Amino acid sequence: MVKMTDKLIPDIVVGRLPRYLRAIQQMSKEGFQTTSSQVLGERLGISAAQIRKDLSQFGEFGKQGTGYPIPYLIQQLQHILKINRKWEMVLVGVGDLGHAIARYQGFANGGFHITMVFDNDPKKIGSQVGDYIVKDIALLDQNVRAAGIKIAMLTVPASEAQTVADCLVQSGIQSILNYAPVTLTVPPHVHVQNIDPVINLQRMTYYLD
Amino acid sequence: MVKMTDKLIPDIVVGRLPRYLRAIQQMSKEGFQTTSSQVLGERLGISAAQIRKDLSQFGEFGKQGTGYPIPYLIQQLQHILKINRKWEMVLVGVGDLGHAIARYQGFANGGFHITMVFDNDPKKIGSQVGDYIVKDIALLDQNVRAAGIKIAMLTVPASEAQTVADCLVQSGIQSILNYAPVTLTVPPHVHVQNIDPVINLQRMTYYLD
DNA sequence: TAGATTGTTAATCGATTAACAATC
DNA sequence: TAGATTGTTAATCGATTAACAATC
Repeated sequence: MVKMTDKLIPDIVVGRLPRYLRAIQQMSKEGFQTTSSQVLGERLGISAAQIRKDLSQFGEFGKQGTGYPIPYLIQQLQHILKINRKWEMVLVGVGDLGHAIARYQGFANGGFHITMVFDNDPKKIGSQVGDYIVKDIALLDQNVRAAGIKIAMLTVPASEAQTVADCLVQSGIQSILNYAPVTLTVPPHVHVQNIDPVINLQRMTYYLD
Repeated sequence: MVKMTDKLIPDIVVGRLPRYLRAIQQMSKEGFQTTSSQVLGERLGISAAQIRKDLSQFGEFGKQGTGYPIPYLIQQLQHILKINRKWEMVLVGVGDLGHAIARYQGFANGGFHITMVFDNDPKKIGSQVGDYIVKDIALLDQNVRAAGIKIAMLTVPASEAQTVADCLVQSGIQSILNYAPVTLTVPPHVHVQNIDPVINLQRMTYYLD
């Protein structure tokens, strides 16, 4: 049955979809043609019921008795997550981490591509990092706006992160992957995801002794 | 009143504590002596009621009328998270990302320190990365065991991550911060946290158009 | 057909919020 | 004292799980 209305999907469900996609892409690489909520659940440490419930929010992708066809499910998940296209991104901040990200090969098959790289350090502007020539951050607004880029990765020092984020929002950026260890303040239409290893580590030490 | 019993704290509560700590450390740096659940909540985008409830699971840190004394709350949170000591860590995998992490200055005031760095590439073994000489991964087990290290950061290629993780577990590691885009399988006593930018990005594209 | 597995409902479980007495 | 804010309880809200008819 075709879904006619756009139900509101809980954010926590959306957050699991990329993990489902990653797992079935892995299974595809291993040569499997179909999978089941049970098998997927075991691989991901998630209950089979939850996987079925999550997927059923978006459509009926499986068959009773045989499970889910992998190529079809990959295609559907990519469609749902809107990664059945290539998203252009900008990277701001070319320290060690920005350098590593600029050279990371893993974005391409996730649906992403870094288009431009910026920094404010005159010593870095004009230099080559990976396949990119570092641009002056003063040119960020006009470049991002002209290219209609929606996604930014932020790898500047914590002290500059909010200022640069403001500038990104001003330029039309709607999604920020923030590597700086600060809580960014942005308008409601802008989505922020944080990557902060210290937070992850501190969460684990609670369970150590 | 002193807590006599160790209640079981939900993992989701533990996961918020490092963010509370980060926020009040920031306030401390800004010169504040006290804060309230209200102010903290506004900074973090979390309800005041939730912050009070979370903190009250561990003790009574505040005063009616005046809120929470910042230095005391910092101290208490560090104690709860067991980061009132310095945790030694190993880093495995010296690609671009491992390189960036080895040189990252942000671990120290989070309560962490990288003790050793490993790789299996003969061209890298013996070379200097940050303050470290890269060691042969074949020596990982004896080194980690001898030093009693409990925490590892994993920055090897996806194809090798599970094998190296097995090796880490074997060596006595109990917490793994995994940067490889795979779901690791580990025994129940080992905690894993994943950092995977593509997952974060795919979660945000759902909301773009 | 017989066995397997979906999609979905209802029940359970857990987390968040609202409200307020206590009290600084 | 009067105002502010905690710690905690009860109410609400949302997420997960169990169960099973439908059906491949």
